[in-house]
Amino acid sequence: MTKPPAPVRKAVGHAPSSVEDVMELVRARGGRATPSRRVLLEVLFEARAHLSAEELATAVQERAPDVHLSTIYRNVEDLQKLGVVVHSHMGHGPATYQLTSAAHAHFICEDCGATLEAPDELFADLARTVRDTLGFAIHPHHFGMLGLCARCQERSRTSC
Amino acid sequence: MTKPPAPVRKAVGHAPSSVEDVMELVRARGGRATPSRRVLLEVLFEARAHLSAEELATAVQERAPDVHLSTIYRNVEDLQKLGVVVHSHMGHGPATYQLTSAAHAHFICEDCGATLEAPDELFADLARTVRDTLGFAIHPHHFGMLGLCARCQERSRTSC
DNA sequence: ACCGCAGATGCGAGCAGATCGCAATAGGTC
DNA sequence: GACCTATTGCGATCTGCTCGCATCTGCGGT
Repeated sequence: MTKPPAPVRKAVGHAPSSVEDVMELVRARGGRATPSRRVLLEVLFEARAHLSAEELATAVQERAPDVHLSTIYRNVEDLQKLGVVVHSHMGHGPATYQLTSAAHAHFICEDCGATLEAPDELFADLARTVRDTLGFAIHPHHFGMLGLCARCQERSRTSC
Repeated sequence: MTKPPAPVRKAVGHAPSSVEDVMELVRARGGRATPSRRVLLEVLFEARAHLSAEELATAVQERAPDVHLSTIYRNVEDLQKLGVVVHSHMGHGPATYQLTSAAHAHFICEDCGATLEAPDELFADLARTVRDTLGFAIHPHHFGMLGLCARCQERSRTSC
């Protein structure tokens, strides 16, 4: 393990940009830099798609076969407390986890399950209105918004 | 059971306005007018709040003690297929069921669980934009939108 | 280099919410 | 009234997730 001496960066804030940054943050909060944690973070940093806990476990186990699913759950929870990770609920089915820096809102088709990624600006007007009228601060990432994708709207129109 | 002769109304459409209307619709689709179904509908028509399956079961069992939870699940599912009932997911926790005519969107506080009811107009702009840009038809009732209520925003501000 | 302790882990049990299989029951049409 | 099939009660099962506990290990102190 020839590892560069990891220059002391402080004030990483809430957007650590590498696995080692996060490990440093973990240690700064009294946590420990364990292999499972490191591998989990590697998977999260490399992830292209939205991964459920089960999928994360499978990916992690390719590199560290003994990591248990419950360890994944405990680690993503810890990382959420550090602000490094967030989870989203994509309709029915398991939650998915991603780096906070990669988070965004989703539209999910009730019929075919397709997910569309949504730029946050889409929600800006709604967020402002809701804040002004109800005092409520929406978190559009947390739960995907359901509905019907174009294809399934078409299909349900023609099949009736 | 002295029951009025139930004047034949047809074309009830998707907004039946009484228990007997719905029972008629059920029969028209080959279903049967069972006591559990009737009591469940009574509960739904009288409901002021959002009721989970468990809560529906408890309420139904006050009038018909032997109705099983799984019967509630099966009946709400059937009634959803008829378009009479819809369910909503209010953050974590069980789904809630209500008459389609009483459905609306929700904002749910992640901290305290408070739910705010939202007029559909709030989503009109978003719905139009999403339809025009992504071809996606949002169903804002299906999943509540999470965030922080005014009180909990205040509390998290002062406690830091 | 070693100790010691608190944090982390593996593993299985347990939990909540929801669904399913099956035998028994009961609407409602004839 | 008989028959067919929808519906029901009941428990088993499933999924997604959390927890308890004995064991292990990172890492700060010496």
